[in-house]
Amino acid sequence: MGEHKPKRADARRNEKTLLDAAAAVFVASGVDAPVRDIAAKAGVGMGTIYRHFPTRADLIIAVYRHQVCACAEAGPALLAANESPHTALARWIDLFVDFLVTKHGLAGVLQSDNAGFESLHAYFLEQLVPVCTELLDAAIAAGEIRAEVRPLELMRGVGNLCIGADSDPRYDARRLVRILIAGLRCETMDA
Amino acid sequence: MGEHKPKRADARRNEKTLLDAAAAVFVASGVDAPVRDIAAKAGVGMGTIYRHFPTRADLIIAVYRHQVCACAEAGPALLAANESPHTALARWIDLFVDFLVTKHGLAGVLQSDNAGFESLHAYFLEQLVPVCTELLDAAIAAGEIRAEVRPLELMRGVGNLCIGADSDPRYDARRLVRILIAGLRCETMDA
DNA sequence: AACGATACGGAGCCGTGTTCCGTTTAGCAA
DNA sequence: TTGCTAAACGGAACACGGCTCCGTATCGTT
Repeated sequence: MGEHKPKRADARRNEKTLLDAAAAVFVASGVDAPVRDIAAKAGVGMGTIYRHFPTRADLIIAVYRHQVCACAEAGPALLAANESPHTALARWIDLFVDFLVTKHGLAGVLQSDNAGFESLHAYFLEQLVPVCTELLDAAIAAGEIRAEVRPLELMRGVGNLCIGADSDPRYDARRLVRILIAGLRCETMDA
Repeated sequence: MGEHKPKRADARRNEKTLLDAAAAVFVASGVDAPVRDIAAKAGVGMGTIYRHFPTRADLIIAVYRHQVCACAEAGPALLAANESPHTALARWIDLFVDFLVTKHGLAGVLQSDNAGFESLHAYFLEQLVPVCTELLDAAIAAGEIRAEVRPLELMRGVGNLCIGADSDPRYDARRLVRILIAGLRCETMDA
């Protein structure tokens, strides 16, 4: 799992600079901000940004790697700290939703069909689906929820519900996600 | 509610031609297809398409107007035909979901934040939210669901869940929507 | 037939993603 | 220190899609 650091010092410095600039621009203008803006903010040329991060997805991944990782690690912790696996699942999903809705436009770019972002989609999924699976399985084993949904589907569904959650105060993604999770419980559903 | 038909015969003919071409291209390449492609398919110039449909949203609305209208009209019918308002709601949502997932990329473009498509978003909402409100209110009155969600939110949530439902066989939007609707029922939810 | 109003076509502009290559520079060795 | 080379840089240039603008063609009327 070595970090493939570039050899030259200036390259390493630029990578850090770019990461910081990207983070700042993402906050200010959303993850869809023009690549040129990020390069400008970092004070580097177009070539440099593409050399370090061949696709926008790579850049986004690099910027949010730590937070995604933290979210993944919170899963087992929540499972251990809560009586009910269903509650743990709900809390974990809350974490994920909070992460998404506070990153302007990130949820919208997570869609797999969005050309050029397959790797971003894939990264999120491979980081979080295993955790989700664990929580889901625990809740199923505890008899709290129906075994109907697959983890992948749940993650995508939650991600989708978060799209546009910023930029429209009338749309409360958290509430809908809560309802979706509630819908997983055993008693419900008939027709 | 008169149809503002253009005066000249060729203009009227072109409008029809464009509508047909757009419908064909939307099926073949999705609603995101380049405007040039649609113009080419119709055998007209760029100017013509923009004169008739100033924004892409206008074109999409025109193409799907009838189906959206049919969906809106199905609401009251379902309410009359079903014992349980909750069932009627579920069936109506099914109709809406079927519509969305069969239109390559349409759901993705419905997001309000998507620049230039506010009017499309607004059109769908103004057509369907009243119907949704009626169904929701009936189900609430029947004591079948919690009054927690607003119609607008439900519509947007369902729309969001449909994003990317085509283009990925592992993601079944219908199932998630069913679960979301199940989550509306009274018994569920606690923490 | 002639003429004005209406509509048409598509070249061209702009903004953005992405590539390519001439120039600069870090790091090392003499 | 100086010189050299590979690594890294910068930004001009290209691709592509949305959208506009205006000279030209067409309709319909007199």
